[in-house]
Amino acid sequence: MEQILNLISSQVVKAFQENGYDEKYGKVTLSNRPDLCEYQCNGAMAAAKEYKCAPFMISDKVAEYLKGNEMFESVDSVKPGFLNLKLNPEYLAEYLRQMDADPQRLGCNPCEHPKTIMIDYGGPNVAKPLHVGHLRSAIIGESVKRIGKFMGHRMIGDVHLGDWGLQMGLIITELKERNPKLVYFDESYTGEYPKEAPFTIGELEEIYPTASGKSKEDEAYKEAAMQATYELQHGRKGYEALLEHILNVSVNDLKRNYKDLNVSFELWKGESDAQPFIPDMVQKMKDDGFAYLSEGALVVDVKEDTDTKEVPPCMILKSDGASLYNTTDLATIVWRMKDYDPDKIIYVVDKRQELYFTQVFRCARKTGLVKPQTELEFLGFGTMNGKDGKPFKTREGGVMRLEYLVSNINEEMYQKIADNHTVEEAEGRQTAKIVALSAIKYGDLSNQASKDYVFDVERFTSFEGNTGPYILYTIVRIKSILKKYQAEKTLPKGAKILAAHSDSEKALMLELSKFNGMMQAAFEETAPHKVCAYIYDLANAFNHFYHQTKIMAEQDEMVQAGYIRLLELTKRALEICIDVLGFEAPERM
RNA sequence: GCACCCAUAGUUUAACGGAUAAAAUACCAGAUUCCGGUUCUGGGGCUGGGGGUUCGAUUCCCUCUGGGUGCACCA
Repeated sequence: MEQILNLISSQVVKAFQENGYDEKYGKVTLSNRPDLCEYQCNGAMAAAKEYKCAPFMISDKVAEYLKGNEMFESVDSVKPGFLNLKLNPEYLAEYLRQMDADPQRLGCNPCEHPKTIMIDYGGPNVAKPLHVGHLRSAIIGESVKRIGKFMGHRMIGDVHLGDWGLQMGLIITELKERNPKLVYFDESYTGEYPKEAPFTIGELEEIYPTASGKSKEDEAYKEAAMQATYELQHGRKGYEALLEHILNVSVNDLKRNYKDLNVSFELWKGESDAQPFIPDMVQKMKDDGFAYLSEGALVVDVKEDTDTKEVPPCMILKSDGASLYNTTDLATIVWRMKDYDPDKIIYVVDKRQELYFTQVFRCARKTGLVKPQTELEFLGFGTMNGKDGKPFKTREGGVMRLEYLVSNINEEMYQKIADNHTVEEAEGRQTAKIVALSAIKYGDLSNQASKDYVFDVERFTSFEGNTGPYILYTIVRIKSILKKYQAEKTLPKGAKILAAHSDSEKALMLELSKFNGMMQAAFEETAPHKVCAYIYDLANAFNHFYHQTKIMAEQDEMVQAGYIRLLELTKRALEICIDVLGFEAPERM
């Protein structure tokens, strides 16, 4: 379905043209003065200069032309030269009926040319628990992915594990220290390695920090870890088997954690998967004359004439010849292009890495790792701060494990629900979990991703105000009304959404009609916060309508049925939106 | 030192270059309380300061102040 804004615009554009004005002045926008009108066009003021006449002369003529157009209830030309428009309620109702006929998409057309878009988010390290720093990437990335999917694109989420480098050597070294008799350390061993990992996730999470601590104090220990890293990277069988165990154990745990967040990835690739592509890539960069030695390191210049800031060269290899983060990220682009040839890759990463990614992107483009038309997008997010405005920490000042954060909020939400009314413990827990997730995600996503934001548990978990729970509450309330209606009667034949009977009903309908435009904007601007803003307005419009309308007491059967259809449509819109945001509504709460 | 980002009610956040800058929350005053958050009304803002572009600026440009961040062998 065409966006309602475009339908309106096309009429106004036509009116401008028919009166001899350029079509560019006919652009219609949403009114920012809802007390005066629903849609507006400010083109007359801009056109005044070109046509050398007072703006209202133009708006008057256009308004006169549009009088009688069945799309509008009223068309007013106001003071300096505003064109104020109100939609015909019947026209609006017909638009909603078309949305209603398409319950999966509500008239939001899938894009005509689907793209393959890879999205790199998550970025956890193996053998280390997720902490709050991983939260934003997971939440934002998942939502961006779902929005893209809804718009019809092929979205491929890649977790991009941190599974390469010294950390692996450290773990291996510590394991050897504790249990040198394991077959993995016997270089003469040629048999099959055990399927069972010689450690649990709990042990792994303890081994890594221990080893990391030791290496900082003990030079010999560090040497050993580096040696182990080297051997691992050069194909020592026992170590490779260990790496596989570490990965398996870790990934299983990560999957469980992400599942609790309603986050999933199509690909569980890691930095290690990129390593095989490094030698050829580096060689080619050298052969093509892009890479050269600078201060001993191999680099590619990426500065451009238009730069206002200094962009240092992109380092490909360290002066000791070893690879680094850049190398891995570039090689990752290599396999992504080879395996998926994406039209676009989006990186959902802490915004502090912006300069770094600028270098990587430019380097990839310059050296031909990607096609000229392949888009590389950096979606940098801000820091999640505590109420004091400083980065979120535990009371002791350490990094908080994500699991703890989530279970704390689950608990808080459970208390809130249990206080409100009596529920079975099991059901209450389940509901609390669902609602708590909405609190966390909505609290995050309602902010612009690039900005820092304050994680305020009190506010986010409130059932009032601009929060996830409030949205869920509204959905649950609609469900409850629908159930009540269905318990009493069935929808009569020919039931359909009717022209609005009241201002609040029309306001709700107008809000619903914005659905497809909103979703498209959210996708194009990779802006989940627009979805949040929309459902908040929609929920408010519904609650306002609900409060002013006695639905169950309505005498006219068809009017009542129209209300029910409107409620169903509202419910669908809200449900689709929270789904793309990455959470869901319970049956009751 | 060089550069980038941010600055909006007490607080947390919105606003394709457009009218009287919008919500939430907190607070104060009043009314209402019949289907699951009671609801409604009213009160409070020189968009950090100063310039400029424009018919018109929170938005674009310059500058100052204040905060954050980044500046090759960490990821």
